[in-house]
Amino acid sequence: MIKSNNKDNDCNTCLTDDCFIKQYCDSDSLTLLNELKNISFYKENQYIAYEGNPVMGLFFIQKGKVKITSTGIENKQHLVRLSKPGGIIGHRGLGGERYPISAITLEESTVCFFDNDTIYQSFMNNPKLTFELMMYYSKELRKSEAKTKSQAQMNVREKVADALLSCDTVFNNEKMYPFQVPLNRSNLADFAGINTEQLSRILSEFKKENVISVIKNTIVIINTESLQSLIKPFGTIE
Amino acid sequence: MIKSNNKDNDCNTCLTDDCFIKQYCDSDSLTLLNELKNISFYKENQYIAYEGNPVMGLFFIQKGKVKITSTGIENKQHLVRLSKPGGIIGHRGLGGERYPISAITLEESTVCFFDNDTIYQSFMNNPKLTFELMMYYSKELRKSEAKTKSQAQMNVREKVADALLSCDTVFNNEKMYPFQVPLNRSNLADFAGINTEQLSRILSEFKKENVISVIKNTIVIINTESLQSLIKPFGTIE
DNA sequence: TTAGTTTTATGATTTATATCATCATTCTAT
DNA sequence: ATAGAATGATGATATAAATCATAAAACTAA
Repeated sequence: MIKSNNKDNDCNTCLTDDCFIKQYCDSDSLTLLNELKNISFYKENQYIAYEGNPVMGLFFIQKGKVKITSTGIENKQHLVRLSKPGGIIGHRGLGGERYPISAITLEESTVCFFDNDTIYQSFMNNPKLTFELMMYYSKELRKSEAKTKSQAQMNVREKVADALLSCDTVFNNEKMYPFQVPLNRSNLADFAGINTEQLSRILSEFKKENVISVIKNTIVIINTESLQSLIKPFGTIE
Repeated sequence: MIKSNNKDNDCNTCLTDDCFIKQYCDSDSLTLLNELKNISFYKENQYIAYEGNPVMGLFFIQKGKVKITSTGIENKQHLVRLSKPGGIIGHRGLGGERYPISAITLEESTVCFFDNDTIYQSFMNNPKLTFELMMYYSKELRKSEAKTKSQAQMNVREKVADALLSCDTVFNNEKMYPFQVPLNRSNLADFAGINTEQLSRILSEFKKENVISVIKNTIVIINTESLQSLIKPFGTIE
């Protein structure tokens, strides 16, 4: 990992429009934050944050794809969620405890970091930022609770379809198909909450049913409708 | 349900010290909010909010015990979480169109309500309130993600122990034992994410092992250590 | 108190999923 | 291009949990 305070990576010229800092800070705050931010560049499969390490601040993804994982019973890995440019990592933050999760890049990525004090000052000076971040968490919370429900009530087939759809929702911004899923079998199994053998079997079924295709080892989503149709509908809205 | 704008229920004399409004609003805001709030009184088993209904604002529990549920596949009920005085309901709906959950009282309860506009104004005028509520969300998110992991990795025995411990954490403020669990078998099964038959079996085991006792049909937690010891530890911290 | 209703408990059986074992494919480095 | 390593696929078996069926206990209202 190469650290940098590269001034060319200026918030004002940054193309990541979904960034909360850029969107919701006034220009004074933005200028200051621009000075105080720390940019890191990662290759595929590198750690942005380590589970169990002390919380130092907040990470904002500028570029790339990231998985957030957590260690479970008997060190089994659980893939908590996926994130992309505009996404925020380290959300427990600010209380100064320890990261409950690890964040690992799925491809080459760029990440901006702000330490606890800096980000706290920004919150106090930019109520809109705090409010929007609260909304972001609120949305993440709804998604997380929907996932808990899925885990409790879906069968493996539905879990796989659901995991693939989540991948598509997070990463396929342009909604272009066919879409290549940027997770290997192990990651996808951890995400779906099942084991790799079971995942393989289900994927083979999906292949036969022309719901997905596989080139080399990469899973390709053909369209979301057929995946959606594999999931029994919930009682009301999500 | 009896609605009221009873001025005797004044925020300034309210005994619910955990309330976010009371804790984090300046006195001007508090005076205004006190005017604009709407207090409702509920008996056991009444709805505070209905899943699928339009989001009107935020509920703050002043008194009582509440369960938050969500409807799943084939209308199976999922008990999302439990709440108590100081707890907030409907915050998951913030930013969304409709409540993704229902909130139902477990006993006689009192709940304060603020509509969307009122609460939004408070956020803009009280950065500390917004910040603390953001932290509340972030904590809820972490808990939710931990629960997803549990669902994915625990066996039924562990799920039951975990659900009982959660009950204790939320409701047994005084940490006094023996402690009566305010959920019936059906609620507890929905909370643990298993079915009632399985729950009965596990509870019978726990009874034999003197981890819990049962008087009439009420589950009684004798101590938390023995329950805790039934759960295989996770890799690192929660 | 008693009859009827609801809630809880438990045995028998089925089913879905995890685990174990093995083989095939794809990737990687020389 | 090839060997070895890593990743993915699939069959056989074991196991945990859900479902079905029935009984017991507790609550409710006349």
